[in-house]
Amino acid sequence: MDLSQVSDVVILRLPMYVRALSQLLDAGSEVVDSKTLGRLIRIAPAQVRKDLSYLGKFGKQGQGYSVPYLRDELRRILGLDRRWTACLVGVGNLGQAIIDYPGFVPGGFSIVAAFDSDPELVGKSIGGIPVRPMSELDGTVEASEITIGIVAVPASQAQSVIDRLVDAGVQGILNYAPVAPHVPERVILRNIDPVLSLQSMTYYLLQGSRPD
Amino acid sequence: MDLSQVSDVVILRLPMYVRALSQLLDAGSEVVDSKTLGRLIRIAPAQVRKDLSYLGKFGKQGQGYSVPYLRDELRRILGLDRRWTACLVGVGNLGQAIIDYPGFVPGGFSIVAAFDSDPELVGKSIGGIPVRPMSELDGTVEASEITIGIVAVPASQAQSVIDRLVDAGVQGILNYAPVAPHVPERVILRNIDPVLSLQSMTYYLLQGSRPD
DNA sequence: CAATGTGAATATATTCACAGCG
DNA sequence: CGCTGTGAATATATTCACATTG
Repeated sequence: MDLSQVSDVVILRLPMYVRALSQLLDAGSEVVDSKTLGRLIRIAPAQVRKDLSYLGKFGKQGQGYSVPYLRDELRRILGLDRRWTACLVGVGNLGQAIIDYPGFVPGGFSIVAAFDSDPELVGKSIGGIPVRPMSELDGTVEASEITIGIVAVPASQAQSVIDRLVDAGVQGILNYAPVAPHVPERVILRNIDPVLSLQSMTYYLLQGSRPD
Repeated sequence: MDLSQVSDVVILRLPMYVRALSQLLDAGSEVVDSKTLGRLIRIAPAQVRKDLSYLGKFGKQGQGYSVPYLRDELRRILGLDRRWTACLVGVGNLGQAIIDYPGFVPGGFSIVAAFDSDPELVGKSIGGIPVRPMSELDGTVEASEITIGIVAVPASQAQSVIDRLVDAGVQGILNYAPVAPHVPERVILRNIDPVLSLQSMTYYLLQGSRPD
């Protein structure tokens, strides 16, 4: 099975399958069919089967998919059977909420270092993680083998912080700043931008009241 | 120009254009061409022109687009020339960071009420907004004409909170909980899910080290 | 003559529909 | 039988390429 050709939209959906399968597992289900799995994440059954077919043959005709088996396979394919280490840059309100967010650890991610340029914050400890000065970024990324940089700084600083993380060697960036940053081809970028989400939502909210 | 047929992907991109145009305006640019605008948000020039062509004819051949004019038109189309009121449910770490996040207000959104089920939090004031008990949700949404509900509660409570917001009359939900909630057709849902973003990122991070 | 606006061409994505297997 | 796995059909999205126009 040639994974390198699987398209991006499919890969983006895989974590949703993993999450749904984990739920099913917790609920004690042994098998699941594409209809049920699809309903959990609001994806058509044919789409579920097609997505999975790009990765292998995981099901049994007439029965469905083994919940624990399919979950493990998808987790392995996504690399979620390892632990990934990340650092956080920007320990303001948002950054503190990110450190304290309980969802990353079960998801497979550990934030092992935090950096901020504010001397008031440096030296403090947030959620058990010491806040280091920006000057220690490069050394720490290398020493702790950090592969992911999480960026929670103001828009104006985001690009330079991202450049710095990339230079230090991270392979992925999770960017919370409201900018469209540039990264080299080899670096994977994900943006978290609730304002953009809301600003497209309003278009549809208007429909209800827009004079046609 | 029939806006009701414009596809979702196009609408999702419009706020990015608005943001880029606002930057250009701040920088003093009067006109912009599709190449420059596209470069700012990493979209191909032909895509920029095609997207805009679904909404009208905003440019001048040989010149480009008037920055202030195009920005205003897009803002109007998205409904960003009005102010939208939202309420927040769940005033934990994440909720507090959301209230304090300075990006919503310039984006066109005001959080005018906050709710939590924790009696310790109720009555306190976070970022100038009093935290109310859940029992006041329905009445406040109606009285303050709140159209958007922002959900920052644990996964286990998300669906019931969302049901409650929908029943109270909100038309849009911005969901930060790691679940795929069900909402009626008429309600617009946007999910903010950084863990899913990271979990698809790892697939690509693995590529560098995956034995082919 | 430089850049838009847009049909036509291409590429991606989703859905259908059914053969084939457990 | 009931479901998967999958080609074929359809629907969406992007890109090309150029006629058009200020």
